[in-house]
Amino acid sequence: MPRVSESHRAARREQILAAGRRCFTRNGFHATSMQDVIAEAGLSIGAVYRYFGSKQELVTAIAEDVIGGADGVLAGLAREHPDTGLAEVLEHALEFVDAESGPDGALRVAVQVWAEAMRDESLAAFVKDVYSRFRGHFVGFARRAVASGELPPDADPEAVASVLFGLLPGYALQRILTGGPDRATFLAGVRSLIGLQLR
Amino acid sequence: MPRVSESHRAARREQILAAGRRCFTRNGFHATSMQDVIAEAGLSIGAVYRYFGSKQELVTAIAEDVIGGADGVLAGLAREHPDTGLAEVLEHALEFVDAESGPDGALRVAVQVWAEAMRDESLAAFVKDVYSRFRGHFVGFARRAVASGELPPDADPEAVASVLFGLLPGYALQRILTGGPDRATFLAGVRSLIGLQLR
DNA sequence: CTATAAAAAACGAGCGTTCGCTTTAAGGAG
DNA sequence: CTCCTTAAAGCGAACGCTCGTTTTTTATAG
Repeated sequence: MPRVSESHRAARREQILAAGRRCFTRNGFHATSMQDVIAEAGLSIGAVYRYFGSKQELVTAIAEDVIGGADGVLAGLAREHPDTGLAEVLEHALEFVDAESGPDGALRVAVQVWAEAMRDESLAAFVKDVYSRFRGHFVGFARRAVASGELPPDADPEAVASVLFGLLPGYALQRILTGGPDRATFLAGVRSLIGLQLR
Repeated sequence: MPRVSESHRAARREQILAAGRRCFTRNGFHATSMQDVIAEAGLSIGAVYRYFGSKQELVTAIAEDVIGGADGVLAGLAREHPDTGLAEVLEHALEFVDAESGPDGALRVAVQVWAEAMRDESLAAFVKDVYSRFRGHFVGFARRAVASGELPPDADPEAVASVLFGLLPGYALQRILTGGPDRATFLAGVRSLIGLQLR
């Protein structure tokens, strides 16, 4: 099919990305062959290579999608609830973690990306960039918490943000690796320790 | 060299394990070939295959070593300081994280293991087992904190433990992926949020 | 001598990728 | 509308290579 519409091309690209993501979720980047992705997409070798010049390109696209997606969610949270307290923000963030913790969730790919970032410098740079911005959202939340009196005036927003940010992978890994505590229990633990007013 | 001493055999095994660990730290499990490990160990194919029947066997041995090692450290902490408060325990644990965060540290392999556990059921079972025990140590610390009044009487030790446990990978990932906050800053954030008396 | 650790050659399978062929939709000429 | 040209989309056999592993050979400690 030549001279195909732009929307057709975009759809094909999405089809390949979705197939790759399913494969990588199931089996990781390295144990998934291009044949696997190609079969999952129901396309031919040539078709896939027209859209992604190499396996690395496909891996990178999916990795950036997954990592960037998480940042997008928190950015959305910051935009939609500009006056929310730390407690509620944390709860929304953990809801997002739960939603992506299933066998098809993005977190399984995220763990693969973390591992891949150990050996791929450019991917590491991307992750560092996105996660720094991600943590930046929490700095904003923490500043407002200091201003509103939710946190003591001498609290360092950067320091608080790094703890709140850290709670997310901490919770996510427990869910994925150990089956972990449910969100309510984890939040109860945070409440006991922190004394934030969680609803 | 036939009929070699037991200590010789143990040393050779360690030599291979150490070489494998360096390779896997540098390049991950899948991007490291047996040839890489063999060259790093300075041995021959036959020698390595005498000690480990397959690559999977070597990977499993190293993965279990790394994951089990972390649990051993916390178990040692629990044993040596049976009356330590939560704050000091957390500080010791973060010190351990820092010590293993470097380019040759165990954490880089730990991330690989997490990723591998996404696709290897038996490794996943092992990690779940060890990390559940790991969290169990924190439950013990939390119980003592409730008893000593460091935590309010209605605090759920299981819930508190899951948060404290979660802080470790949360801090570790920030250090590894973003360069993250230093330990003092992170602890300051914990102090602001939690109000534990950290020295 | 003998048993076996170590070395090394060799193997088949499967990898990512290339490349030339075929198919098909778009667009202009009549 | 119909036909033809054209260029891109799609295809899949084949390639070179590297993988993990097996098998064979060599060397030597006991």
